[in-house]
Amino acid sequence: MHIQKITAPKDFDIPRVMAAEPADQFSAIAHSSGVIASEFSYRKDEEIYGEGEPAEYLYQIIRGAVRTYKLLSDGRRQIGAFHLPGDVFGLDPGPEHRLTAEAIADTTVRLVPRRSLEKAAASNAHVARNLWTLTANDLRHAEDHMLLLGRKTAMERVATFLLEMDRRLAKAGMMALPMCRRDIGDYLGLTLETVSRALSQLNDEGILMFSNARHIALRNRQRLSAMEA
Amino acid sequence: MHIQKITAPKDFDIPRVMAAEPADQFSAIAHSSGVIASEFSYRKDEEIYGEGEPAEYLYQIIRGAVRTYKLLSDGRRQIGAFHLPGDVFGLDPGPEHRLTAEAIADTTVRLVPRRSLEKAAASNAHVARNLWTLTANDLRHAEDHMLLLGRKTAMERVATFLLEMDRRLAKAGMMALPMCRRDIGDYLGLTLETVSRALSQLNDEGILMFSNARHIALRNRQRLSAMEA
DNA sequence: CGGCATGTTGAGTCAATTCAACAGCAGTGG
DNA sequence: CCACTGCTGTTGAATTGACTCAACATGCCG
Repeated sequence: MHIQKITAPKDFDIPRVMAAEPADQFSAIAHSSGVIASEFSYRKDEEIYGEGEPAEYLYQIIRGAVRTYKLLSDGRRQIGAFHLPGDVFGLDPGPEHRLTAEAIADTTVRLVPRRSLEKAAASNAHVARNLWTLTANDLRHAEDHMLLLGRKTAMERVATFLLEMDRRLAKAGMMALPMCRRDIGDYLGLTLETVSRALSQLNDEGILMFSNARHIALRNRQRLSAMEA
Repeated sequence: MHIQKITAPKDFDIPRVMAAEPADQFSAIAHSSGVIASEFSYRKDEEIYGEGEPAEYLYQIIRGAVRTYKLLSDGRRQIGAFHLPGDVFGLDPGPEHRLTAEAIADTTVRLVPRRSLEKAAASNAHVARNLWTLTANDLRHAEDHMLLLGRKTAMERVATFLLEMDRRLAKAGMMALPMCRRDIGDYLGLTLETVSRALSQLNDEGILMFSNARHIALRNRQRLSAMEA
């Protein structure tokens, strides 16, 4: 972990971060609590925190991307979510992190001590409400993802993934995926080969276009939506 | 839906409900908010609320059992959770329910208007904290379940299910499952036949014993734990 | 430019599904 | 009390979607 700089509470604009809902909530929380927010950077594949470790901070991504996952004893991995610039992660109410977080690419985060947030929430209902809403957003995503993992076909999963990523990180009709095929597979409950085959098929059908393996433009969102079931 | 009786706030002991953590939280919430809690009953397979409907109440099961699920357009179903006596469900922060809730058996619930809880949470940090904790518990379960759905084998899923139900509803070493094989399959992302085959195999191996199809006693929890991976 | 990560494609396998038949049991009515 | 009936659960046989194993292609980084 590499310290880059420490920002005082008043220095709290959000550079390079989209003003999406989660970002607004994070700002609201941090402002209200008047806590000190720091910035840290992590290298590609570096662990940010591990499952079972004390949950000491709340993180917001400034630059880069993060995967959070659980492992089985034999190494099988389920990625629960990808976190992109503006997203908040690491909010595990309870003393310990329930998933491991790793940087997918070189990543910079802003972080706030949990303890200060808890304290602020005890006296400020808006802070409390925002913390609750962040957890509720994670829950909504998990509920949708359970449906995907339990009941969708491989092609439906990949279609859902593409539409999710298109919504969250497309710029000028093109998305730059930060994660490899194995990560996508471990997110969708598939193997990397199955993901690759599905993407190739969508390419063959003209539903998407590769610039290269990680740069994809959707050419027919409507047909893709019809495929997500 | 059949109204049975209305209880005043002071009449608020918890009959036939285990004093588990969620029950305590519900009591704490209801007490603090001083709201009116009502009781309702639903018949087997009756819908309690539908996905997309306004989320007007928070429910606690007094007697019976409930499944909450999402459907795909062609009828494929993913059950997100089973709710048993003492459990709280229906807490979807945001205006709408995100899953459908149905009674698995004849069921009686206590319910509290959401609006009163929201109001109470705005001025009482303990209420706010309890609502957050309830959502966080749902999230923890969903995270564990994503790992199951994405990465476990059929036998591992069934083993995990049995240990979960044993923990939550075993009395005198025996559990009385309220749900049918199809429900179990839709919870575990399997077909009902696969669930049945796995249970038969565990029976053959002496790891469990059937009294009848829905009354099961675990005979070797340790071996079962080893199987859940 | 070379070397290693990453990604694609093919062939064969297998775990779980689908389709089908039957068994068990609970509730109903004669 | 017992036969009837429908629903739930079990088991078998065949199929299949996704996986595994393998070879090769691509392209990024030093």
